[in-house]
Amino acid sequence: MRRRTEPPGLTLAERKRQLVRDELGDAALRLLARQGFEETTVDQLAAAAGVSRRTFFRYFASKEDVVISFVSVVGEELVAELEARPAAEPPAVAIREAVKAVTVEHFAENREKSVALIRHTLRIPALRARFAERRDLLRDDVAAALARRCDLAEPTPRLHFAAGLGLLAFDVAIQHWAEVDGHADAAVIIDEAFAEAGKAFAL
Amino acid sequence: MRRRTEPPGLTLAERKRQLVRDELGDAALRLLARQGFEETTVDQLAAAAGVSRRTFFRYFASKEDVVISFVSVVGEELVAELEARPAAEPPAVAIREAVKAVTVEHFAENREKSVALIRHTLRIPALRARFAERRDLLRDDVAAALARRCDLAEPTPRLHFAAGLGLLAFDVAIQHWAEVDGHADAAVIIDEAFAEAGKAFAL
DNA sequence: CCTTGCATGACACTCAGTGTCAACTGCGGC
DNA sequence: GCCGCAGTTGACACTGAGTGTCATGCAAGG
Repeated sequence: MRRRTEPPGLTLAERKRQLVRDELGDAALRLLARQGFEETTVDQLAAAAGVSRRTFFRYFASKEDVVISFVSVVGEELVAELEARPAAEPPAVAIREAVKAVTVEHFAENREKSVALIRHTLRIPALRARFAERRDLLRDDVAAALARRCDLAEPTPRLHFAAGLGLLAFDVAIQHWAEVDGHADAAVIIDEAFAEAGKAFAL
Repeated sequence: MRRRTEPPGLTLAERKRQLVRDELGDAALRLLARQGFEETTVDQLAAAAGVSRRTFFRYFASKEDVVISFVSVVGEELVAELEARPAAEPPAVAIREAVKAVTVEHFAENREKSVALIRHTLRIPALRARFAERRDLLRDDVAAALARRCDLAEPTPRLHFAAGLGLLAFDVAIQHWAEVDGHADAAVIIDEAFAEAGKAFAL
């Protein structure tokens, strides 16, 4: 691998790579928003960023990946946020606060773009499938993060449920937020969703 | 499982169609179990059932569909079961009992085949994605069914959470059941999962 | 007997995704 | 400077999923 010059920052090559990836992602989202997902070919996405089709696939594993990768960034930050919460906090609170933090940071601060992205994802079956898959995998990661907080090697079933519930609340909240065009306080919506979720089984 | 109640009002053509579909499904599952999902082409699936590639796609929308269609049958029955529960029952109980009923009926009675199917689905990314998508859509259906039970036109957010929680418990339970090769009482596993789920947010 | 409707197979086509190879790019060592 | 090295890229070819179209065959019903 890279054992040569590893300066505190990133290699030139690495930064270049990130630049291409960003450009590819931006161009793709712009084009997809205008043309629709299914109506746009990978050739067009590649051309929009000025690279070859083959290069596109060197940066994104699939056409869906361009859209979904934005989602998985949020997932990674959710786990990071969760690990940064004080260890004394009960799991349910930790998840809620972590979800709130990433929501405000990622969605509320990019209202228009996020709303378009969420809508697109929910409407296109292929994207919805990939999104659901990511969330599924994320549940395992979140459960694992919760287990680490409790000094456990393996997450208990209950932690799996806590993770699932948290993501469910996240999901419902985000969907609701997108439905009102993002014209609502994201933090409040998250809090309400978690409050509702807590009551759902007391029915 | 595939002995379906056939109302006497079915055309010959319709029964023939069902026959072809069953044959296609059975042959596909056999072949996929032996060769693996990604290693098997649609041509092979079609040939195994003695039809053309084109005909395969007239019965299943995609390669994933052959596997997932078995799952969606379970989903439909879950909704039906839910609607058959007494209206006085609280939502949480109704879901639990409906889930228990379909689990026992569909999985426990076809242990070996079901375990193989679940394992396959969880291991293959493409299948996992489609499965997650189906479950997502099913959540809406279950929420709608719950709403109908309460004489509501639209499901409340809380009913959405109840549906999500129920399916989450279903999911965790089935996964666990498959992990122990189906050597466990499905009804008990479901009950335990729901009990755990109820406590998850009391942490 | 004929016709109408349906299922099928054959064929062609688009497009996603992958493997391979040759050309080009800095970038450090000699 | 020159060389080699590692990484990026584009060109090309190939597999395989999924779709549109059309001609054929076949059963039912007049």
